[in-house]
Amino acid sequence: MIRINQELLTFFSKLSGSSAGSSVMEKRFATGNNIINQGKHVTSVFIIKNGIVKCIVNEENGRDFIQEFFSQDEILGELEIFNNTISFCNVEAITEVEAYHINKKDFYALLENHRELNILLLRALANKVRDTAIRASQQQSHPIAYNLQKLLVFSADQARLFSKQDLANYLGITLRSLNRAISELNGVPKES
Amino acid sequence: MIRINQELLTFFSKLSGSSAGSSVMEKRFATGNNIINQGKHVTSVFIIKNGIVKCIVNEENGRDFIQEFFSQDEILGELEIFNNTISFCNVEAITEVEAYHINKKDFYALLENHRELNILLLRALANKVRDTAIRASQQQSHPIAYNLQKLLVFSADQARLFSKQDLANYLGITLRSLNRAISELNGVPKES
DNA sequence: AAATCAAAAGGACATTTGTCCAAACGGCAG
DNA sequence: CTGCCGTTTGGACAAATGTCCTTTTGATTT
Repeated sequence: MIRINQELLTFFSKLSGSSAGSSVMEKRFATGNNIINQGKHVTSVFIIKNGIVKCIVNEENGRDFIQEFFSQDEILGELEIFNNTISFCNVEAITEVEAYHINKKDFYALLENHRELNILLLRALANKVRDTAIRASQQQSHPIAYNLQKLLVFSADQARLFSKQDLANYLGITLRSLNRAISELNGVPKES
Repeated sequence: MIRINQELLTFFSKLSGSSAGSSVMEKRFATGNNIINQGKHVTSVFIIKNGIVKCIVNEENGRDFIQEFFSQDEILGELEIFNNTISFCNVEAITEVEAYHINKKDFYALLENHRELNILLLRALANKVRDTAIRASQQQSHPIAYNLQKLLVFSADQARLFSKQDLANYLGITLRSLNRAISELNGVPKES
């Protein structure tokens, strides 16, 4: 459920240590703070060094939907930079987060000067599309119990970091439904 | 609902006409034929010149979920090429389709030799992520009636091309539920 | 025109999920 | 220790959606 794949992080940390790395800056975010705000412009991309964030879409009807939990090596803000759009979600630090960030202009310069970065990003984006699409399909096509089990398997270790409300928002259901599904999973498997 | 954005198509059609274009081939698909098969390897990318396709995920429980309808200028197969994975969906021609296709090796060569192609693809992918994510969020967070209205607005002109089953599969609901939602939209707005 | 077939529409009932609350629990400030 | 507040849990009922079928419609063939 949380992708891990060191290649982007490796690229930027090497760069950061080199003479060409002046454009790569670092920043910390405390638990609960927003890294990106829905509806606002995004002026730089972020690469998470460590920590966990959640990407939350706030719908007009008041519901929050969690797109993904992101962690180490994940890139943020690139969608908005590439298409020059405002952000469609909030990105909030669940734990303390350390991240590299590079402003738009410098980021484009890096793309010009580092061939390999283009491929790394193409791969990262292709992966995001795939994961997002697969999840959408599964969540739409299966009952809550099924989706919940999948989620619990993948988030077993981080589970304590997520509130029940977060899990419900990730599954696109209400807290009540989540609780019902959990108790059916454990206790009474729904009397036939 | 169907992205249109000429830049990729323009790039490949120019290339196709030039001396460097030997790697760009063309192919036609009749209505109902598959361009890409779920679970199979993908050996080339496709760029649609014209026609409409649907991208369908077949879930293990027998349900079909339509990820997107693709049309002119859309690229297919790039996710699988970049991450070397099998396809997670079927891509089927809804109308007759004409497409360029480029095999994996040649595609990577084009990326090497045409700087601007990298950016075009990064933009295209960023767009796909964004659209996919936004749709997932909306469909999960709103009732059928709301999603149906949005869909009807965007597909007003192509509507006749889509069967009711297609629309239901796009919305991730059953045909019965779609019919109910449609008749409530028109006729009786659900007695209070 | 009659027969045939697939797509579309909808009735009746079951199941799932949401809404609205109230009760229990757990950490923490005073 | 006590009170407070946010999180978690779950009851009771309402609304939405799915399942299973039958009927209707419309195009096509014979």
